[in-house]
Amino acid sequence: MTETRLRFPPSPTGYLHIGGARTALYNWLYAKKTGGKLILRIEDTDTERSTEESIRGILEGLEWLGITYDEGPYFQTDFTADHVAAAERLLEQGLAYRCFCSKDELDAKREAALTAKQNLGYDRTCRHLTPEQVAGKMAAGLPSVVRFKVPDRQGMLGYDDKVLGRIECDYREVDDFVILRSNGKPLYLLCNVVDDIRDRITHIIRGQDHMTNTTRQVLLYEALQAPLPVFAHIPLTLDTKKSKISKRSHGEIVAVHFYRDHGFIPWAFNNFLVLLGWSPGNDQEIFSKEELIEAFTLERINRSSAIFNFRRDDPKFFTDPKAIAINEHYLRTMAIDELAPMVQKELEAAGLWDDSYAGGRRDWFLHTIDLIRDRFHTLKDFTSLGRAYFADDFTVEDKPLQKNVLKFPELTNWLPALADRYAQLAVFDAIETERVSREMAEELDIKPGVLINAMRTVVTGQLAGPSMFEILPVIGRDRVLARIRDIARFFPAS
RNA sequence: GUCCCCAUCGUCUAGUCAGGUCCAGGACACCGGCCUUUCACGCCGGCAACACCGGUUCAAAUCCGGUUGGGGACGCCA
Repeated sequence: MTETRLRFPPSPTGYLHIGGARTALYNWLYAKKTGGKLILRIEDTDTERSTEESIRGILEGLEWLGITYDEGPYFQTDFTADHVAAAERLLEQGLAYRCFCSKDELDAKREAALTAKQNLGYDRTCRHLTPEQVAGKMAAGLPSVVRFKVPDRQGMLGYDDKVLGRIECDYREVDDFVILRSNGKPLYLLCNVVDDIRDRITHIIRGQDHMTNTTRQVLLYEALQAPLPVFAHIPLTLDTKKSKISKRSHGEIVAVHFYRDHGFIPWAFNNFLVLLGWSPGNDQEIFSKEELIEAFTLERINRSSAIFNFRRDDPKFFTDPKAIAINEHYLRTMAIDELAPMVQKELEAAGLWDDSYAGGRRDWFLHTIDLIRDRFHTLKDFTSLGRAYFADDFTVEDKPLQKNVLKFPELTNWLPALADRYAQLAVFDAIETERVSREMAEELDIKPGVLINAMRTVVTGQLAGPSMFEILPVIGRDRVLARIRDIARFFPAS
């Protein structure tokens, strides 16, 4: 039994987007499941478009997701000699040929075919040049590319796909594709196969947009006399208008770093991504890493494409609602000491972190984030909606201010009076603060909610939150008293 | 234009390979109710889909054919 070897080969022409991330995830899962290896290969043969920054972005994206690789990153350009050697070998064996058609000619033909609604493929003009003709053109210094010579065969060319089943097409449908540019540089179709052979890749999991590439690459494996790996073409992720997701047309919303920067929990995002095109066959949707590796199979990958249901400019659903829901689930159910470091990062970035939260006040810190996480949606909420727990310069939202404070001008007397009673308390805990609040409400003959909601507003700045009496001890007596005594500042001076 | 792939609630999907247990199950979203000091917390309930037409069969979401629709590919990009 040979080891399974998978690869993730991004081209560094932009950031890592969710389609690529999902492909990486599927490869990673399968490698883990089979006890195999995942190889990262940067396919940078398009030197025009490849950038250093993009490579960094891809690496960071994978690291954030927790998708680890066992080998690499390899760089495709480091193996140019291999690629060229393979092309030359094919040329010598008569499995490829030189083509002298100029780019302009080809473009013109393609253009003409397109407008005439004719077939687009290469017309094989140079396929039957005699060795003398080739030599002559070479001697004349004419530039040429090397094309693969698609065999003239009857019957169908095909392969068995792990998710799609048997894929076939007629040999005549396949163009003589270019494997070497006129500048001598090899092209994707060839490089990719040569590298996969060298890296002993056993399984290729990639998007369905590669299906026609696979058909042609099957020919290359044969010509290079290498065994065919297992192919699994996973469905594409489409946008809400059903077109392929791309960096160019969708921007940040499809970038992995967008989710990192919007407070997603990495594993929660993986959990969301895996469900976009795969399901375990039962009702389970939340998986630990171990559970997912165990449950994942190629056979259960969907055949039809999935829509990434993102929204834009919606304060509540700024991306696919299901992604947010899964993130919320993890946010409120994960072990608090696993969550703590993530919250710490957020607080640090917002300048709200205090080292004592990791020392003497660690219990307070853990208890606090445990208390407030139930109503949060992303890690960002700890520093926005939850700012009042960590700082005094929080914003009091207008809605609760109108509804819970400004409607009751007498609160300017009531709350400071309540503060005085709180100051007298022997213990400042949930039971005592509640008792005193209710007592006072009864004396004043008002609903307890008036005092409680007013407190919620001036103490947390928010309309909603955990039980107010759980909150008070967490914020601490001193800060609570200061905040409720200062209620008059919300009323216009009279 | 050619080739390839796909087709179940708004979205992600289960069910299709081994036809009956499916007047189609779950999740998210939405709507309603409950809880309550509040809430985009929690709990309960509801709405909502087999693209269409034929065929096979006692029986079809499931098998076959066609239609329509969608997607992908057709580069000296990857």
